[in-house]
This record gives sequence, structure tokens and C-alpha cells, in this order.
Amino acid sequence: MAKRPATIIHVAEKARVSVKTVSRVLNDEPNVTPDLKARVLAAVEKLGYSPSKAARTMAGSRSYLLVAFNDRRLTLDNWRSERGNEWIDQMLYGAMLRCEQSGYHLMFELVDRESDQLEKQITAVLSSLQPDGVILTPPNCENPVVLGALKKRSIPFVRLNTPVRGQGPRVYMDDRAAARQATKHLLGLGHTRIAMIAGDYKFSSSILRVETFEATMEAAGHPVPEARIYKGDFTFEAGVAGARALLDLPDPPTAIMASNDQMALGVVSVAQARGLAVPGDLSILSYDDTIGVRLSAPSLTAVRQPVAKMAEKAADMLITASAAGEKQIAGNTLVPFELMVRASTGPAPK
Amino acid sequence: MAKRPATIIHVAEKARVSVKTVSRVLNDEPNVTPDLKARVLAAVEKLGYSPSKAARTMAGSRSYLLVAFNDRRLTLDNWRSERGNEWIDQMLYGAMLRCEQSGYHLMFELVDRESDQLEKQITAVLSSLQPDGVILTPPNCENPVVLGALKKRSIPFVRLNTPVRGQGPRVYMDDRAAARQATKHLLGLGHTRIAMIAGDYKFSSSILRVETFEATMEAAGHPVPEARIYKGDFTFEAGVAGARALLDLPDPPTAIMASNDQMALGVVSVAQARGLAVPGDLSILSYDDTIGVRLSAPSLTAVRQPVAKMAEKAADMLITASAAGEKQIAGNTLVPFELMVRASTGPAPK
DNA sequence: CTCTTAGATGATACCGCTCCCATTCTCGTC
DNA sequence: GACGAGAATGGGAGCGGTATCATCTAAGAG
Repeated sequence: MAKRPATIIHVAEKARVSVKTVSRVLNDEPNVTPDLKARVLAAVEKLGYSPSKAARTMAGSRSYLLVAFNDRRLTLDNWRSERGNEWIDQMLYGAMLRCEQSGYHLMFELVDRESDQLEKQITAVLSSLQPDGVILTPPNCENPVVLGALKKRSIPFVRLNTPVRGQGPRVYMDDRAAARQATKHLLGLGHTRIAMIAGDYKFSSSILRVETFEATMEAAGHPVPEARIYKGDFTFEAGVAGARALLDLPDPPTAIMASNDQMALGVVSVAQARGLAVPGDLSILSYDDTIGVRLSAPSLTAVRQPVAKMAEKAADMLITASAAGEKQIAGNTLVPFELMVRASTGPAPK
Repeated sequence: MAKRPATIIHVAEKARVSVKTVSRVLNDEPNVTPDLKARVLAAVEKLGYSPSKAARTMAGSRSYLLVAFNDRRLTLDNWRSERGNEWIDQMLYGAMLRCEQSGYHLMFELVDRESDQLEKQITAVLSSLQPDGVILTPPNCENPVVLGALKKRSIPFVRLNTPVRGQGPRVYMDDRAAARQATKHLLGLGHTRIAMIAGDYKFSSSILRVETFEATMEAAGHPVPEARIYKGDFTFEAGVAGARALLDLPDPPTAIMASNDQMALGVVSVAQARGLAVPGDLSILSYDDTIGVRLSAPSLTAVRQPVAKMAEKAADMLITASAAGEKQIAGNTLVPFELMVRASTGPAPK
């Protein structure tokens, strides 16, 4: 009863044409008469035929597969702590749907940025899966080992949301402008003692945000003392520790900006524990705008990263290039961010 | 510079053995002397060789690929509304990590349960991807078209979290016991006027939960009038509509149980809008226990579904069977649920 | 010491497709 | 009317593995 799926040969026989002609029709190649084309399509329909990806990959120059390399530690940490992983969620949404449109597939891989096996891991995936393109997320998109492995094999790739230029095509948002706008939002509310909980400096966005924050504050006449920058690592716990350290300063901040949502939620929990009203006593601003900050009490003002759009665009670039047989991906794409003003930021206390 | 990956032939040459011997080593087949095995492994290492999945799929009887069929509508709705999709997240976590351990891969497919092309969609995926196994989530795991297509092609599959037995192997939780425990939790708090917002009846868990709720109430001497069951469809909006309808009853409930998290959050929003204290005036209990209900204010008491564990187990069953060359999957697996008691349920008001 | 037998290895035919290279056919051209 | 260009089709060689089967070796039996 194990019904074997139909092959291209069955289709060819049924349509009374050569295998090659079927292939032409399937791949929309030119020089096929409408008559034959119709016969082939009819046979395909009747047999419920769908070409084997494996065979196509072997024989042809395309595999109809994109791979997304995510950071293993970051990803697993999020999963384990049951915080969910909206980055991945949104990537799936954006990239997968785009892939589907063109008969492509998307595969997730977790790679360990700290492992000395990193290059081997990447290489193994590339040679066993032979993807037509790769999507890199931070911090992989800034990792020379990862980039080197891809370049050595001339696998087209697109980097998601890295501010680092010159290392290949990327789809990104303007981190600098976002940090500036976020800072100005707080300044506009009358805050002058603003602190920041930075992200892991292995992510260059983290550095950029801090720098821009400092520059913007300085320009407004409120230079930021070093103590008001806390180095975090994107975890909830870092948010808690950072908030405590910052609020224990002799001149505690009236607003705290966190470089991602989980740290911001950590800040919220500390504020609540200390009986500080948000935003009455303390304003809180976050980056990422994942679901947690929209549902938290109060809902958080946040810089929204259009992850789904970025992923969709990245997939689009890779598929387009692959379909055209190009190994080189065209230019960069800037996608707009948005400052979602919600209930966690308000006028500075007197 | 496009370095071609090494093939099994290169390995064979380097190790001075036949291609077949390399294949034996790679697949842990018996009857290879340690000497040769060592030579082969050394060559593999030196060349950074990793066998092509495509070639293996074509030549062999395994593809090292599992496919998870998710419901397209449900999934996309969740994504579009930016509520996230923790089911998928957790499946990735559980199933993907299990796959990784055995050199397998997991691929997500969205299929439209309402489409008349459903069977064609499934068939296309099966014949183009040739997965070694399929994981089905509700409501696909109860869809005769889906099940039929899989059976026709003898593709092993495991159904996740369906109470329907006799249609193939499944990994599931005891919905009946969960509904009973949830109901008793509320009864224990003194509630007698308890209402339920049911899920889409296309998911048989929905029906089971309602029935068990009714039976448990009846046994406790508090039969549930029909008006206290609202038929929802798993959306936030259904939760809102349901809460309004139920609270507008002449004898409004003191507790509402919702068949999933989004509907429960809808109930919370109505309660807040009407100035009802939770749980002072109204207790709320939910199913699924996704991240939203843990972060909401107040955090919700919920029946936790161990989705990651279920997915891991499902992947495990499929991989084990596939490795053993069996087309038949062994039995069912019951995984434990847990009632997470949080701040949204409390003693019934006087 | 020959015969059996199981273990160890290799040769080779595919698997289902794409790609390169004929081959045939139809025109338009001089 | 012979000839070349280009369109329409087909033939057949791989792609990189696995599976079947043949071959060869060495250990144990009589």
C-alpha cells in the first residue's frame, strides 16, 4: 500500500514527451509549444506529481532551500526560560512565507558562537544541506568565522539587522536614528538624568545604541556620567541587577532605557518591588517590542524592530539572486523602525 | 573560489578504501575493521566532509527529515495579530533539538484545513520532501483528509495532543483530567456559578473540556445551565464577546474558564473595562499557559500544556522508528499536564 | 589439510532530476 | 533552391550517495 510517488518519467510517459520537456515546463524554460506544455501540465495534475527536492538538488544548481543561522545560546536561553523567542517567530513569519511563494523552504540552524567547532558546524550544514542562501542574525552576522566560511564556499548570504557595513549585503534598521529618537523622547518629557542598560557588546548594535545615547545627551547639554551606563547581557537578570545598581546611585535616574525587552522587564520588576510608580517616579523605555512588553503592566514604550519585514526582505533577496543564477547579492536595504509610545514613559518627576 | 564540498569519493580515495566502506562507517554498519574505520574517520575529519542530504535521500530509504504540519489559519492569525505563536516556538524547541541529536532536520509546513486543495498540498510536500515522518498538530491530527493522505503513502506520523484515539499513534495529555482538576480548583474556592468559554469545536479537545467541565459540575451538585457555555473560536475577540455575554446574564458567573490563553486575556480586558476586580469579583482560569498569561496583570491561573515535551517525544518516536526501518510507530504516550495556580483565581465573592 | 562459513571489502546499478549537446524542423535569405 | 539561424525536442551523462550482490579472506570443523 506504500504508494510510491510519481516521478518525472511517469509524467513524461503520460504526456508522451521526453523527460527533458517535462523538466522545461516545470522550470518555466522557453521554447516549449503551448500544446506540449498543456499536455505536460495535465499529466502533472493527473498524477499529483511534485518534483523531488532531493533529486533537483543533486542534479541542478539550486536546492530551493534557505538556511537561517541563529545563535544557539541566545535562542536556547530564551526557550529554556520560557520567555519565548519572538525574533525566531517573526523570522519564520517573514521569511517562511516568502519562501513558500517561490517553492522554497526555510531551515533553522542553531550555531554556537563560542564553540571552537563553529566553522566545522557551519561547513557541515552547508555541505550537507547545500542551501541556495543563508540568513544571518546577530551576532553571527558579525562573526568573521561565520562570514569567512560562507565566503569561502561562495554561498550567498544576507545579514539581518547589523550596523556593520562592508562585510556583505544586509537588511537593517537605523539603530543610530532609533537611539536618537528614543533619547529625545525622554528628553522631551523633561528627563535629564537618564540611564541606560546596555546589551552584550558582542552585538555591535549594543555599542551603537550606547554611543548614540551618549552623544545625544551630550548635545542636549546633559552629558552622561559613566556610572549611568550599565553593561548588561540581554537577560532579565541583567535588567534587575542594572536597575538596582542604577537606582542606588547618589543621583538616581528618572528614566532608564534598556537595550532589549527582557532587561526592561527586569527594570519594571525592580521598580515595582521598590514601590516606584512607573512612569510617575521612573520612566522605562525598551528595544525590540516583543509581546511581553505589550502585555506587561504598564505596557512599555519601545523601539519596534520590524523583524518579520527584514526577514522577508532577506529571503526575497536570496531567492531572487538564486533564481537569476547570481552568486552575488545586490546592495543593502534599510527598513524603518518605529517608536511605540506606551504607558511606561511620562513626564520627569519634579 | 567556490570551493566544492568534498564527496564520499574523495574520502574513499584519501582513506584508500572503497566508497562502500566509507558509507558503512558513516552509517555505523557492522563488519568494518577498526583499522579501516579509523582511516575513514581521519579522512572525513581532514576533508571536513559531511554527506549530502540530498544524495542520501535519493539513494537511500531515509531522508533525515521530519515535517511538522501546522494549521495555516491559526498560525498566521497569531502571527499577524502579533500575539506570537508559542506552540510553534515550543515545538521548535522540543522537536528540533531532538532532531539535531540524530542528524535529522525539522521542517515546518502550514496547511490550510479549509482548502479543497488540502490533500494536494499534503501530497506535494510528501513527494517533494520525502520526510521520514510527520508531526501533526491540532486540528490537522483529526482531519481525515490529512490522515488519509499520510496513510495512503505509509508515511509514519505522530499526532500531538489530540484526545482522539484509534487513528494512529499520539502524544497527548489527559484533557479530561485537566478539565476536572481545573473545575475542582474553582469549586474548591467556593465558586458555584462557573462559566466556560469553549474553543473551536473542530478541535476535539474543546469538546472534551466542555463535557468534562459539565460533568464535574453536575457531580458536585451544580449543573451548568446551557447559557453558561459560550462557544468561542480561540481568538481574543471571542474572549471579549464571551465575557460580555456571560457577565450580562441575570445570574452572572463568579468564575470564567477559557479554553485557551487568548480568550482568557479577552476576559481579563472585559473585567478591567467593567471595573471588576480579578480575582475579587471574578476568577479567571485559562488553558495553554503561554507567555502572555504569565506576564499579564494579574498573572493567570492556567493549565499548562507541555508542548515542548510532547514535540520532543513525537520526534523521538519518529526518528527511532525510522532508524529501525519500521514504518509502524509504537503506541501512545501520555505526558503530564500541570495546573499553574497564579493570581487570577481566588475565593468566590459572598 | 581440505571444506565450510561467516566476516570484511569492493564493484556497480540505480535513485530522479538537470544540464550539455545533438538532432530535427521551420523559416527567411540571397 | 541550397544554406544557415534559431526554435523545438530528445538523448544521455552525471550529481553523491545507498543497496544488492559478488568476491575474497581467515577462522573453525571434520
